[in-house]
Amino acid sequence: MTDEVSVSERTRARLVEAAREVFAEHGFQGATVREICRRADANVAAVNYHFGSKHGLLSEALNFNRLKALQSAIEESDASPEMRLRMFIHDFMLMLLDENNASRQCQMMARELADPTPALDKIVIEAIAPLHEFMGRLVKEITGRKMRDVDVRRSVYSILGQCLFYRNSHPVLQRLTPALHYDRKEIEAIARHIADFSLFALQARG
Amino acid sequence: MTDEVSVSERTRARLVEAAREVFAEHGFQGATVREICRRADANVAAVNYHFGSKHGLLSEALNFNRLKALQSAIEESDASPEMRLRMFIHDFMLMLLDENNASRQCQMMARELADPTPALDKIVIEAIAPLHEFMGRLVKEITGRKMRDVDVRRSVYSILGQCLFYRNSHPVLQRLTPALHYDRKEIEAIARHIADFSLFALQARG
DNA sequence: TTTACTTTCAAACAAGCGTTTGATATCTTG
DNA sequence: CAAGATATCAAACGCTTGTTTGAAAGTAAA
Repeated sequence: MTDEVSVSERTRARLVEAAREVFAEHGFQGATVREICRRADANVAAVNYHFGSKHGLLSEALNFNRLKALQSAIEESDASPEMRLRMFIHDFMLMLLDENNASRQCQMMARELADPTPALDKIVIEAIAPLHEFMGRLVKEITGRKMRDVDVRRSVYSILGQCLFYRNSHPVLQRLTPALHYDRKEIEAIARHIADFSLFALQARG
Repeated sequence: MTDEVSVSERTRARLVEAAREVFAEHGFQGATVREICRRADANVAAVNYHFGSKHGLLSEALNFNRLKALQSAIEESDASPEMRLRMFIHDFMLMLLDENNASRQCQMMARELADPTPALDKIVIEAIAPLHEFMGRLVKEITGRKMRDVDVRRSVYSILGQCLFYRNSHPVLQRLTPALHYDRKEIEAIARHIADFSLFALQARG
């Protein structure tokens, strides 16, 4: 008995990792248990043995640590609110678009948003609601004036909408501009554009 | 023989209409032929008899007339470019969000964007590419200065991203603010916000 | 090694999918 | 009306899906 993990635990881990890949690529409905098991080099029955069901695996694969970490790192920063918004958009876009990213949670989440499964409630409560509140505080700090709640909310939607567009509409953008490729430089240019666009809009309102 | 349509043509029409509903609600993959036929009060075999396949029905159900009409109506207007952008966003949001809307084409398109089917190429060429070009011209008119193509494109993405967010993330927004309901007044308020936000951003850049 | 328990595996299951079939009903037309 | 073309129907087909099964293999402690 060493400090190494058992072979069973390694199977579990491979399944979760493969699940994140496949769910991120095809969404929950489009992903198949067989494909996940194939990538994890496991038997078809493994998912039901270890996680009870496909939904159980989804639930396990969802993990918001990176998103929470991003959020609290920025919240503890003493940069100006404008700079903090820039940092958030930058890091958020990297999580959303970078294909070599080890953490596909954001990509999975983005797919979930359109096609709700029972897991969506968990996502909203644990990750999305706190995220919106965090961004709402940022927006209020930036405009620096009294805003109606509904206007704060819609401004947050405007920022998030711009970010998510590049992921949700990726198949379309690929066809519109075939040369498009989300390497780090491109992602950072996109993030800069969204931050500029949003800050102009927020500050001009004063 | 009267000027009335034959019973067969009426079946076809009912199938197309039901297909638009179901495709808009569940996307192509999530929609089932049986559900479409049930709503159209037709036999399961009807889809394959009249359209060859589920894909054939999707192709038939796609229709960009309303989107094109909106576009050319605005293009022929002599209002200021700012006003034309407001008009476009207003009409576009009504098409996207109004649940009693007879034309679900935009809603179907919005769903297609994330989960491409072979029909996506047709959508992009016939509807989306012209739409982006139209909006690109509008953006250039509004800023009134020389812009790099990539900046024009990203500004268009910023505007469309805000619009599509309300549709793509509707299940999430519903959970975040349960009172949310897209009646005409709410849609117009949203359109006004997006137009304000975008115009501030475009004009401040000068 | 033996015993008890856990994990893997090939195979099968039931349900749902898009599609096909061949008979039946309904139109259209001479 | 009668004949031929067209449209509808219940039923089934072949396939894929998530899940279950019972035997085989692996693991751990006495």
